[in-house]
Amino acid sequence: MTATTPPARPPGRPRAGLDAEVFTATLSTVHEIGYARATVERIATATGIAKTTIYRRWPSKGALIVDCLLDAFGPAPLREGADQAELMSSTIRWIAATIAEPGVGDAFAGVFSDAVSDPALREILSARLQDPYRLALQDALDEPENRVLFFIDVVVGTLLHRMGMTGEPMVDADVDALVAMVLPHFARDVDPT
Amino acid sequence: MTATTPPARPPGRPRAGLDAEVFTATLSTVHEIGYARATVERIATATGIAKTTIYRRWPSKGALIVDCLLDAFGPAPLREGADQAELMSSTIRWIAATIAEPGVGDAFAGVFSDAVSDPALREILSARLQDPYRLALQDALDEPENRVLFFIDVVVGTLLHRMGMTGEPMVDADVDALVAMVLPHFARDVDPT
DNA sequence: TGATTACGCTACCTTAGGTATCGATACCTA
DNA sequence: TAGGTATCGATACCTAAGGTAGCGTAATCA
Repeated sequence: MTATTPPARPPGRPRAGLDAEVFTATLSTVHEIGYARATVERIATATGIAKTTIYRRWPSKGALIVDCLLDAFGPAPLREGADQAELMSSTIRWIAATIAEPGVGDAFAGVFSDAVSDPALREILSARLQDPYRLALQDALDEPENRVLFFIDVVVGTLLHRMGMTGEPMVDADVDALVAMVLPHFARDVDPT
Repeated sequence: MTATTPPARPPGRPRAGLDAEVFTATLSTVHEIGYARATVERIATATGIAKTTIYRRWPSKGALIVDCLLDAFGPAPLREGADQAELMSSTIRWIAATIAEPGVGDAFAGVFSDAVSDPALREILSARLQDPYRLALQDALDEPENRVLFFIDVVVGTLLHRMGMTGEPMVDADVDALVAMVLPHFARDVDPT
C-alpha cells in the first residue's frame, strides 16, 4: 500500500485544483475594491473561472469567505512549552498580523457583518472558523470556554472595530497596548520582566 | 429678540414630526427580523408612512440607522466630579446597556458592517456617532485622542463581537470582566477599594 | 386664492446573490 | 476505442433590496 491511501477517486471529470487560486483572487479583489463590491462574479472573473463554478464549490459568498479566512489564518501557531503569557501574547500578535494582511481584515469584517443578520452564516462562521481556534486555545491555555470566548471577543472585536472604523489595520503600538491590557487580566503567572 | 430665534419657518407644508416614530419602528423592526431583512420599505410600513418619505429625510438606510442610534444613546452620561475610574466604568456599562436594548445591538452591528465596504457610510458613522462621544470622553477623562480611540475600539468592539457572533448581548458577568480588564490599563488613580 | 413644500403612491432602475440548463470536456473503465 | 460520469463555461433567469422620478394631493403661509 502506498503512503497515501488510494483515494478511490469517484468517477467522472475530477475537479480542477484551483481553490488556492480562488482564495488568492478573493483576497486581492476584496483588498482592491472592498467587501461589498467584491461580487462573486468579479471574484470568478479574477480567478479566470465561471461564477457557476464558485457556486458549485461553496454554497454562498459567506461560506467562500470563511474558507478563505481559514486558509489565510491556517493552523494556530501555539508553541509547545510556552507559558500562558507567551501563548496569549503570540496569539494576539498572530491574529493582528493576519488581519493586517491585504484583504483579510476587510473580508473578516465583511463576513462578520453579513453574519449579524444571517443566522445560517453565523453558524458557519462560528463552527468553521471560531470553534477550532477556540478549542485549541482552551487546551493550550488551560482556560474554561467562557474565558476563552471573552478573550476572542476582546482581541478580534477590538481589531475588527479599528479596521471597520478606519479602514486600516491597527498599528503596532496599539497592538502592544492590547497585549499589555489583556495579559494582566488573564495571566496566572505574570512574569514581571 | 426672543430667547429662541424665531424659526422663520420656510414656506410650504411643514414636515410632520414623526422622526421619533420612525426611530421606534426602526428599532422594533430590526429587533424582530434582523438588520438585513429590516428593509426601508418595511420600516416605512411599520411607521405608517411611505418609503419615499424616509428617503426625503435620510439619504440612505445607513444614515437613518446612525440617527436612530444617536437617538438611542442620547447624550453621554458623564457625571461631573467623578474620578477617571468611575467615569470609565459608568461609560462602559452605559454602552453595554444601550447595546443590549432591543434592536440597538443589531442595528449597530449591522450599520457597522455595512460601513466596512462603504466609505461614505463610514464617514457618517465616524463623524456623527463616534466623534461626539470621543470628544466628550477626551475632555472628561483628560486623555489624548489615540488613547480614547483605543478605549472605544476595545469596549465597542468587544460588545459588538459578542453580539455578532452569538446574536445576544453580553451578559453582566462579562461586562464586569470588561470593566475589570480595562480600568487597570487606563486608570491613573487606581482606587484599591 | 395662490405659492410653496411635504406626503403618498406607483412605477421604475440597478446591483448582486443565487439557480437552472445545456453543450463541451476530462477522466476512468471495459 | 467506446461509454459512463461528473465538472466546467456560458447564458439566461429569478428575486430582494437600495434608491430615484413623477404626479396628484394635502397643509401651511401670505
